[in-house]
Amino acid sequence: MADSYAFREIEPRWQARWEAERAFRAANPGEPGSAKPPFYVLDFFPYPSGAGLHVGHPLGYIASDIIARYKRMRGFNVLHPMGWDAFGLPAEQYAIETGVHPRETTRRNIETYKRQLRMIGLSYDWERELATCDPSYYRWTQWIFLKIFNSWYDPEHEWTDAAGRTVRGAARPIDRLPIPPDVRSQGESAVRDFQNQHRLAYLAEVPVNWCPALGTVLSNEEVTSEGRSERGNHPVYRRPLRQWMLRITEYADRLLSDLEGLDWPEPIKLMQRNWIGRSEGAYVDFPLESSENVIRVFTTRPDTLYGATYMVLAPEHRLVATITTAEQRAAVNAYVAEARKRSDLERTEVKTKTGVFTGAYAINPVNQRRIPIWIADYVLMGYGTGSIMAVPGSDKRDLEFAETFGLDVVQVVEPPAGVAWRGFEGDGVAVNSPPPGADGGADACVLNGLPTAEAKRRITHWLEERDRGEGTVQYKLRDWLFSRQRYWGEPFPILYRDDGAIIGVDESELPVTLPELDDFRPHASDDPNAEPQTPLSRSGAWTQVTLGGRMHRRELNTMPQWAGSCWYYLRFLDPHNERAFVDPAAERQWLAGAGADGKPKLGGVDLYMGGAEHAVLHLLYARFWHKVLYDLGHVSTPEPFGRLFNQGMITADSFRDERDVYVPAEQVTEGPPARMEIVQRTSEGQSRRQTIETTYYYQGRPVYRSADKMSKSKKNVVNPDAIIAEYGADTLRLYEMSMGPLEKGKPWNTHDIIGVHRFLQRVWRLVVPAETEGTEGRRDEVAQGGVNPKLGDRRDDALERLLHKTIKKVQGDIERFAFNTAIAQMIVWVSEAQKAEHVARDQVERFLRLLAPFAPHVAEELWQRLGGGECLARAAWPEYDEALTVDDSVEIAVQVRGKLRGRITVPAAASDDDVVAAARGLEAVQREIGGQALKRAVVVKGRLVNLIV
RNA sequence: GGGCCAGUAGCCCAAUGGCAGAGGCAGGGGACUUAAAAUCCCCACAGUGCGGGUUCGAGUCCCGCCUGGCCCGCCA
Repeated sequence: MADSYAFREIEPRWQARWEAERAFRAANPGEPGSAKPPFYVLDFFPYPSGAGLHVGHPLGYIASDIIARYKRMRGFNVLHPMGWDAFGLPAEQYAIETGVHPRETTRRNIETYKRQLRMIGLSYDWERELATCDPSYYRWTQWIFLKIFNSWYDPEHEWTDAAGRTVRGAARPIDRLPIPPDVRSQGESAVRDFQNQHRLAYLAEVPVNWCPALGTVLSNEEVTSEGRSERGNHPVYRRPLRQWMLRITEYADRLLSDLEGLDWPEPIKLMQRNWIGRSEGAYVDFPLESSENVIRVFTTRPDTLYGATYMVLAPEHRLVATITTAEQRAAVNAYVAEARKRSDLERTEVKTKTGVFTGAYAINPVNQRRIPIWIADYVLMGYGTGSIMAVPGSDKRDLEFAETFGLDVVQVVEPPAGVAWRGFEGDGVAVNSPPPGADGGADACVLNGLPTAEAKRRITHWLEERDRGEGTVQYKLRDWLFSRQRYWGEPFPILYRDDGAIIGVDESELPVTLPELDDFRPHASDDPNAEPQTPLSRSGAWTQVTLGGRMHRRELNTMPQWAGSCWYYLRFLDPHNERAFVDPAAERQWLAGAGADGKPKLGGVDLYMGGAEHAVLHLLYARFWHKVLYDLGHVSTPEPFGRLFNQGMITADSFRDERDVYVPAEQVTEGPPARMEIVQRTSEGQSRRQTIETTYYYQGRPVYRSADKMSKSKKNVVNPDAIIAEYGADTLRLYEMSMGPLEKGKPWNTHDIIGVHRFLQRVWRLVVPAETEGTEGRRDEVAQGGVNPKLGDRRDDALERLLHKTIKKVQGDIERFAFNTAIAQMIVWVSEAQKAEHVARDQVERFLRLLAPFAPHVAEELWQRLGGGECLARAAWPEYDEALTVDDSVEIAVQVRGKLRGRITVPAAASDDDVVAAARGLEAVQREIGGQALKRAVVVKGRLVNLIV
């Protein structure tokens, strides 16, 4: 790269200058610049891991930076902040291994990340930087938790929201919860219990993945399919633990319906809808044969009730113990014990259905038939009522179970012609309901002949009239398990008084700071029943507080990593406020943005850029917190993120040897074709032999290639520092944007970088002629007289027209996030400018303004050399003249019967008749149609003419 | 098993239903050079994964397959 322009000197210099001039400062209410229209561009903030950034990480950051810089040039007051999702497990894990405090590890990692991000020239307002592990930040995380804790959800409350819609249900302060007289009469502690049962943050015994060896609860993702811990491969047990839960399920309907008005990628909305999992159906009560109890089931197909030939309870169902007969008790107990040990994940792995008969029977409420009650782990305690009516005729899972255990299968739905009825799950027509010849009596519910939807309505109504069931809506969404047995997280602002009362820490006492610890290890044990001891339980005096003369114990769990990221976009609006989590005026200025066209004005961040990996949980949790804050009047918009954009993932070639082991990608060489036999493990855990061809070698042995996500473990990571050292940040930015559509996944290819680097080099040459350029250290001399003598006042007309086209194209492409095609167009202009005899200085200046959002350093440098005054970062976006973007004459294609026969050049304004006449004049056309009359002529203005004879 | 997205030149990718090529990499030739690098100029290369359909006209729309990527996971 000997002859490259001096990016190593230019880039850091401009980064320093931008910072010195506070070029990217966003103006809050009352500050200079706040009168401009606001625009909030936000990146998903990163967890600063020890490995630093690889080139896949900044893809979205570069794209959002282009938008931020472009919007500034278009006259917007742009808020573009960056911060750190800094609580989390890896730092704690590292602390356990090395003894280095997570605070220290985190500080170092943030430093590395920040250095790397600055090197890329991202236009963040660093004065708004924040880290979720900072007490000044988590003070307000705790404050928000207290707001949630001190609220209940009133499903009846009707109100009008900021978008003008009538909404039913809202979070309200807990002291507004009506206390029933019979509760009040039982005294203060009964009232307290009643309130605690209704709070949006509540304690509950819930089954969790408990790993005694690690001394902690694990998320489902941290448990392998073998039911062991991902880290360390220790056994994991299901056990109930008392945990903090957040009542997100109350918001299921609003979280679902407000998706409509958001400008988000449709697949992400779909994933959220699926996660919320709304399904309409009915509860049906099945009386037990031999007791007063009923078993309530949820079904989406009440119309198939006549086909229910048995019932299944989840092994954990509370009635299992009471209904099981003596003969079946041993088998049932064994099955329950076995099921308890297996994780949800493991249960789904099993391909054949298992289960045990309880010996008990229930009565089908529509036809009084006696049906057996089984338990099986294909029924999950966590969904619906934890029990089902099994209709093997209309449900594949039930059918499989029925066939395994020889249970009755009857048809109750007639499918469309040509489809087999056994296990048919779609809509059809009800049959055998009641079965022919059955004596249903006068009270029977007759469904025969009804289409499925109508049959559902009829039977639900029938059940409701007789008090044997009711229509209802179920959600897959579960309440949010909010405690973790970890150290490096936010402490709960919660105290337990000696009489058992749960007390929120007074707001004036916040933050509850993390106590210092030397030993971060959880309390490990071999005993699956050992009580968990969290790291905080070892923090001595910290664990107890005396208030008003009474002893209080502190909550010893910490919050999950999601907590800090649930509201950071709000703190960026007013990051140094010590009196409030955000100033209301600042909140309104930045978030009250417009709704998408024709949609309710839900507000929120104008552009939220990030990968699809957080499509469900982070976005759902943040939306939930936002809605609670909204209900309580702390924010002014129903939604936090108005527009979302997911950048695609950058993959990179990775290489594996014959054992399927990854080898370092940068040491792989190409060679002659060779065959190699590999053993691959399939998802089912089987291995498969395969012979493949390859041309890649590692240390002389053949290896094979695949495209993978960049990661240390796949040994295919490319470090941006190295790319910047060799080509500069502007080249890295340009390359990542030119790779392809932002939203698509695409492979990294270091060889291709040289292309955009050459482009920047040509831009440089347009302004700075080679013969006047000094070495890197002699910049000042160059600045004096070193402007390309070709640049003057004379404009080349064609070049001017091309410039207007280019401005239009680049502008339009930025607006639609098509940065790759914008760059291609800029390359075209520079190539033409290079060929042109005369280029006007102002033409280059306008071009540099186009280039500035993409390659800001080189654009600034050349702008300054051309005598530009203020920073280009604050210059205005160039205008284009529509009239100059269209050509006077156009070449159009001539087709005969859809086949290309020639081309003609006509004035752009030519009439259709003239075009047809000109086309008919072509010799090739004459030959084709001779004197035949035209049946039809299709003229597409400026494109083609198609003659049909 | 279900859902979403994508398959265009050796590679990465363009193309409001309208001439398959904007741009880049790699390749070939040439200019410059003592030579090389860098730079510049020129050239070649596919008929759009497969099979149907709609249309004056399909890479683009519809149906069915194949391949790849991502997400979901017995949700009653």
